[in-house]
Amino acid sequence: MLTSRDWAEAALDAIGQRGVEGVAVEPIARDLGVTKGSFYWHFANREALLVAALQLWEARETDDVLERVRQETDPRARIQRLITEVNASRRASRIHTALSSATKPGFVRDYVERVSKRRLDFIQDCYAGLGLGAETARRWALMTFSVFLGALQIRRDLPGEWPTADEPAFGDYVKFLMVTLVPPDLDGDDAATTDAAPAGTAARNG
Amino acid sequence: MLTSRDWAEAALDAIGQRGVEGVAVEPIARDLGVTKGSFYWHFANREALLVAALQLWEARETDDVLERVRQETDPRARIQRLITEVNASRRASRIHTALSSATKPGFVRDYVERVSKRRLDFIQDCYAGLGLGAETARRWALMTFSVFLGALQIRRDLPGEWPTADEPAFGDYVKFLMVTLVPPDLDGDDAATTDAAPAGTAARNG
DNA sequence: CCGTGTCAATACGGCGCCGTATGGAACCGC
DNA sequence: GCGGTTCCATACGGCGCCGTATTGACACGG
Repeated sequence: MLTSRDWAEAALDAIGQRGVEGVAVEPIARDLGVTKGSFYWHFANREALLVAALQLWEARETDDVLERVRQETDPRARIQRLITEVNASRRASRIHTALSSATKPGFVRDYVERVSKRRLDFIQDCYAGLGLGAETARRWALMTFSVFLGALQIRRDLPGEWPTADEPAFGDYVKFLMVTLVPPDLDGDDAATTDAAPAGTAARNG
Repeated sequence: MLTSRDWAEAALDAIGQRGVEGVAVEPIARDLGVTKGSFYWHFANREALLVAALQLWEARETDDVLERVRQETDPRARIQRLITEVNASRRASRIHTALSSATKPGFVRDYVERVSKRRLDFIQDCYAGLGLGAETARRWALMTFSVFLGALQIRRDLPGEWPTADEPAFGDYVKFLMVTLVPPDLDGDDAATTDAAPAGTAARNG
C-alpha cells in the first residue's frame, strides 16, 4: 500500500543517488518492492513523478529552511543561522547538486532556476537588513550563495575538505565564513559601502 | 576522415550540453555525420571515449590555465589573474558543472576528484605566497574555490546575475572579489592571521 | 593486378526503459 | 452474494542505445 508521496520520496532519493536521469520507473519500483503497475496507478507518467519530487524538494529545502531562518530577527544572527542551516544536511547537498546540473527535461531547469532566484533574493534581504543598499546587498548575496553552492560540490568531490555540522571543525569554519561573508561593521565611518538610504542601521551584537 | 581527437572533442561538447550520461555513441556519430562503424574503429567502447574526453578537459582547463596563472609572479596579481582566467569561458563552465555532478561511471568521479584536488592545492599555494600559513591558506583556498564553483552554477541557473568577462560589470565584480577573497594586508602589524608555519600539515589527509 | 592497412556503412542481437492493456485480489456498501 | 472502487501484477509493443560482426570503399607498395 503505497501513496504517491512514497513514490515522490523515493524519486528524490534516486535524484540524490543517481541524478535526475536516474529517476526511472522500473528501478524505483523494484526498490519499493512493487512493480510498474503500482506506479502508473498513482502517476500519469515519469514526468509527473519528477514534478512531485521537485515540489517535495522545494517545500523542504526552501520553504521550511527559509521559514526557520526568518525566525531569527537580528540581522547578523540571521545570516549565521542561514549559513549553519544550509550546511547541515548531506542528503540535501547531493540532491541539490544533482538537480542544478540537470539538462534533459526543460522544466527541471526552469524549476531550479526559480528556486535559486527565491533563495538568492532571500539572502539579499538578509544583507539589506544589515543596512546595505540593494546593489551592495546583491553583491554580498551572490558571494554567499556562491560559497554555499561551491561548498555543496566540494563536500561531494573532495570529502573531508569542507567540514559538516557533525564534525568538530565545523564551528571554526562557520566563524571563518562569518568574518569573510559579512561586511565589516557599517556603524563606523566606513558607510560608503551603502549605496542607498539606509533605513535603519542595524546594531551590532556580540 | 575523423581522428579519435575529433570524437573526444565532440564528446566534450556532449558533456557540456547533455551531461555525462548524454555521451552516447550513436547520437554523437549522427552529429559528426558518420555512423557507429567509425567510432568502434577509433575506440574500444563508450568508456574509452569518456576517458579521452576527460583527458582533453584536464589538459585544457587545468594544465593550461594553471600554467598561464603561474606566469604571474606577484602573489596578489596571481590571485587576480586566477579569478579572471577562471571566469572567462562559458563552455568550460557548463562542462565543469556537468562533470562534477556525474554519478554513473565511478572513474569519472575519481577523475573529477583528482583534478579538483589539484586545483585546490594550487589555490592554496597562491595564498601561501601571500605569507599565510598552511592552515589559513587552506581556508582561504576553500573559500575562493567555493566561490568559483558557485559562480559556475549561478551563471548556469541564473544567467545575468553573475557577470561574464565580456560584460562591462565584470571588472567591478573582480574588484569586489579581490577585496573579499584576499585577506587584508599582512605586512602590517596584523600578522596574527598567519598560523606560524607548523611543522607538518598532517591534519589534512587525502 | 594483388595484398594490406585504414576508415566507415550496414545489419544484427541484446538490454533497459517507457507506456498501455488487461487481469486480479482485496475491500466497500447494499 | 454483487457491482464498484482501489491498488497492484503481468504481459506486451516499442524505442534508443551498446557492442559485434561483416562488408565495402579507398589508399598504398609490391
